[in-house]
Order: sequence, then structure tokens, then C-alpha cells
Amino acid sequence: MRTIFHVDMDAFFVSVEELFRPELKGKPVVVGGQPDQRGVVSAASYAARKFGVHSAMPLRTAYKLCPQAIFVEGHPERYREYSGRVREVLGRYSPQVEMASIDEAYLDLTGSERLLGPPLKAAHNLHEDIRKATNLNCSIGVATSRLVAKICSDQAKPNGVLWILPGQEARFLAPLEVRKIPGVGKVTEKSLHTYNIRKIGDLAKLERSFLEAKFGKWGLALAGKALGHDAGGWFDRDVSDGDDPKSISHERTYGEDTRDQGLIEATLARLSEMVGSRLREHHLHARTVQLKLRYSDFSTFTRAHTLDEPTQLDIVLIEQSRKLFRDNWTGGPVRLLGVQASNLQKVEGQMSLLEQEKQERWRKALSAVDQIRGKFGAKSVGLASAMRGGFEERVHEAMPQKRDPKPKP
DNA sequence: TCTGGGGTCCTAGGACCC
DNA sequence: TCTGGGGTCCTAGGACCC
Repeated sequence: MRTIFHVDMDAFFVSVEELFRPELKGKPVVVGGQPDQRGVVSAASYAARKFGVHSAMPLRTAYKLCPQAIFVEGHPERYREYSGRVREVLGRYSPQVEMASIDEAYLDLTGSERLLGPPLKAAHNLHEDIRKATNLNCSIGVATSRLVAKICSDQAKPNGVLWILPGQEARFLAPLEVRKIPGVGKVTEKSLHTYNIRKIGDLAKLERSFLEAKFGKWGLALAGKALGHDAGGWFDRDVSDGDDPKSISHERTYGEDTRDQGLIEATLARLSEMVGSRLREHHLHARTVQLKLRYSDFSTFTRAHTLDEPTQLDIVLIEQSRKLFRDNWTGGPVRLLGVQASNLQKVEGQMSLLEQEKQERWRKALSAVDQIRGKFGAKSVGLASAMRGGFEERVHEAMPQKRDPKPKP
């Protein structure tokens, strides 16, 4: 029998903001940006939630519901730092800690009673230690599966601890809405409702064969989940230290849609560089490069290409994403661009000679671009990045000054 | 309600190979 | 030259999570 903890920070982003600006405490606060920006709510304080504001809601909508709310951009570095402090405390309780996101984690405390005491005692101590280390509140769920521990911490919010005794899982889950099951979103909920399945208990009563017939593999997983089992998918794994990522991506939504190809290709170059830099950070090479394109009507397309040789070079990512763009762009106004690297492999040993040479050529090209940027000033950034396209040809066109004997003042 | 950015997992079809 | 079945890889899209 396993003992799993799920630790979930309460209103994490908002609470960190309050640490730095105590005057925000108790007020309606929305993290995510200004209300006139394109974007959605990342986090809302409990005071803001009373007005119906919740995460993933467009900022403009949040403003309509609660114009007096204080809108803040947020500080990702601070969130990462506090997440790290929490991680450190968790490590004192178990060697098996898995950060599921920046503000939640699973711990496996199976067999640690002699060391840490009974589960509820350990949970309260952990809760207190996190508060001491961060001045932040969290909620903790304790159960025999990840799934139940997760639902538990949600039920315990805010600032609570909840332990479901072994054997009581199904009884605890039965009265809850099916939507409480992680993985059941709007679409699955709606389709369950058409069969009049509303509570997790309704789900638990059904024949597995019925669910399999209606929902396939997912139906079988649901049948298990209704009883509190980590049946299938992401939950059905041991609690382990973070594996290597399966994909790395960056995307950007423009403040205003654009058809300016120079701007678009400059954006692709920047996104590709960000992806490349994270690949190198993780010592990973990618074989597949994917472009994501969203038009003003929100229609969204992805186009991928798999390389013969895995890469972590910016130039390769840039060339591939640009080719995918040129081959597929309708010419319509673009709202969002994204570059994703997947099919990732751990780098073994040194870069090949060929790759080192390519990297070096690229470094030189970039420093040339930086010089041009210097000459043309800040406004040339887009132009310079766009030139990374057919770089060599266009550098000639763009560099008549090189023949100018007198340097600019 | 005019809809971010970073991820994971699953499905389904086609190419290709044996 | 009227044709099966399975395995694997690749691509595109979608549901979902924080």
C-alpha cells in the first residue's frame, strides 16, 4: 500500500506577489497582464475569484467582471525561486519528489512512518515547514494513489490537509462531480452528462464493458479512476524525479496580427534561438522541428519536419521553421507563431567536428548581424533578424556602409 | 468570453517494410 | 498486377493541465 502526498500551493502567483507588495493582501488581484492586452488570467486572488474571475479567462473579460481588480504582469523568476524553496523542503521528507508543475508536487512517503510518524502528522509538519521556509500557504492531500491525493489537496483548499484512509477512496470520490477527475475536461464532462453520468459515484456503478464500448481505452481508465486507482495515462507511474522533457517549445502571440514577412521571420528566428538555447541547457538534441501558425480567425495549424540528424543548432532550427513557414503560409494575417523541438535525445559526448564548424560559422554570422544592428540602431533589430534568412545574399545588399571609409559618429 | 504559454498524452491515417 | 496482416515511423490535430 503506497502513501502518496500531493502538495499544492494556494493561489501561488498571487501569494508570491503579495510577499513583495503586502498592500495587495485581501484585494482582488489578477496576474497575467494589463486588461487591454491580449492574454488570459494566470492566477486570481480569492477576492477576485468572488467576482467570477478565474485562470484561463481573457484579461478583458476579467476586467469587465471586476474593474477594480489590480492587474499585474507577474514575475516568473520569483515564482521559480519560491518553487525551488518548496522543492528543497519536500526533499527533506522523501527522496522521491516529483514537481508536477511550478506550484505542485507529488511525494512518495511509503514506508516512512518510523521516520516521519503517521501520515497526518507528517503532512502537518510538512505544511508548517513550507510555511516557515516561504511564508506561503499550501494544501496537502494524502492517499494511496496519486489520483486521490491530487483530488484530496483540491478538496482541502485553502490551507488545509486531508487524508483519505486506505479503503475509503471510492466513498470519498462518489459524491464529487466527474469534472473533479484530472483528465476530465469540458468535452469529456459533456459527453458523460449525455449518459446522465454526473458524479464519480455514477461512474463507479457502471460496467467496465459499457465504458469501454463508449469511450474505448479512456473509458477503461475512467472506470479505474472512479475507484481511486491511477489507471492509465500520466498518473499510472511511480513518483520519480523529473525526467528529461519530451518537447521544448516557445510561442508568441502578436499584440496585433501581422502579414509582415520580415517581422514574422525575425520572430521565428528569435523563437528558434530560444528553443536552441534550452536544448543546449538540457544537453538534448532534437530530430523534429514543428511550426505552429495561428491566423486572425484563430484557426491553428502545425507543420512538422523530421531531420535525418538530431540537432541543437539555432541555425538548423531557424532554417527548418522558416522553410515550414514559407511552404505553408497562406499570406493571411498571423496572430501567433510557435516553434517546437521534439523527438529529443540526450547528447552523448562531444559535438562532431562538422557540427563544431557549423556552430562557429553561425557564431560569426551572428556577430556580423550584431554589428549591423549597431550601425542601424535599435530599429534594425527586426531587419537584422529577418536577414538571417538568405543571410549571405542579403548582407551584401544591406552593407553598402562597409565601403564607407568614415565610420559613423 | 474574442481567447497566453509551456507542457503531456492519445488517436488516426498514410508510408513503408517484411 | 487486384492483393493480407502486422509493426514502426511520421504527421496533424485535439483534449487536457497549470
